[in-house]
Amino acid sequence: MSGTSNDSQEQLKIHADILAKFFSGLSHPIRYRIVATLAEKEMTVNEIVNELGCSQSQISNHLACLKWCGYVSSRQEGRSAYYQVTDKRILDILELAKKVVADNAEHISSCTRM
Amino acid sequence: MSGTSNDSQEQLKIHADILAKFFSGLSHPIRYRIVATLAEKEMTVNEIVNELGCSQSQISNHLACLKWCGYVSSRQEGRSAYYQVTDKRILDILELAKKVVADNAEHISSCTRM
DNA sequence: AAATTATATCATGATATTATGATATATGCA
DNA sequence: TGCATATATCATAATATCATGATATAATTT
Repeated sequence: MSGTSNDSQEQLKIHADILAKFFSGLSHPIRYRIVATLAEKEMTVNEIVNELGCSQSQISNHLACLKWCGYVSSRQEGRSAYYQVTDKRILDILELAKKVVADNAEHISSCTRM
Repeated sequence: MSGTSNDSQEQLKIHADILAKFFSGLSHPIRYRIVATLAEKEMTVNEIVNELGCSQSQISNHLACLKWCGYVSSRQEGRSAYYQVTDKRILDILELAKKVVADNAEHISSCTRM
């Protein structure tokens, strides 16, 4: 007996957790801003802190998330950590999302269930 | 005197809330599965309930989120509500994300800070 | 070595999101 | 009209996420 119900749905279910987690990487304003800012050029933690005006702790914590999810990677240079966007396609996702959102921005921001 | 600090960062800050909220639309496994399932064809709430094996309340609630954020739209037919993906570009985002994720799926799922 | 700078980590309280079960609404049918 | 079906909404308890401040680590400078 193979798959009682729906095999493709089974597959989807397995991927869904990971994909949803991936998207939750961009689901926080500060994390989104970090990625969008790093789109331009790589930066140290301190530079990001100054650029975004958030606490060092906040930035480091969110960077940790983003690194886990593969959005950014870092290289150590002296006592500074330089972060950059890992994969150019991530910026494509951001661009696409901006276009889709453009039409119903007001609608989205008024959503209370999320 | 124009913008004391960074104007582009100001702009980014404004958009970030909306974009982050947009992405949080896909940041829940059930919502992700709904969108991915509707990618194939439009469906009624009941059909989604059966397909995903979740409660009607759960599905309706998540559909409400997705509708707010413009991911899906619905049309009423008799006493059924048919839902479909609003914008084809949303599916492009899903496809892109799948590709980016493919490389570091294990990494993502082990992330504990999110 | 001691002090400084840059970053990471962690505990905890505050806040936001989610699941659940109950209930409401609206349509179609007997 | 009364009942069944399909969907939406809501209150609340459970859970997850986040901000904050404190502390740890590690490299550099004095």
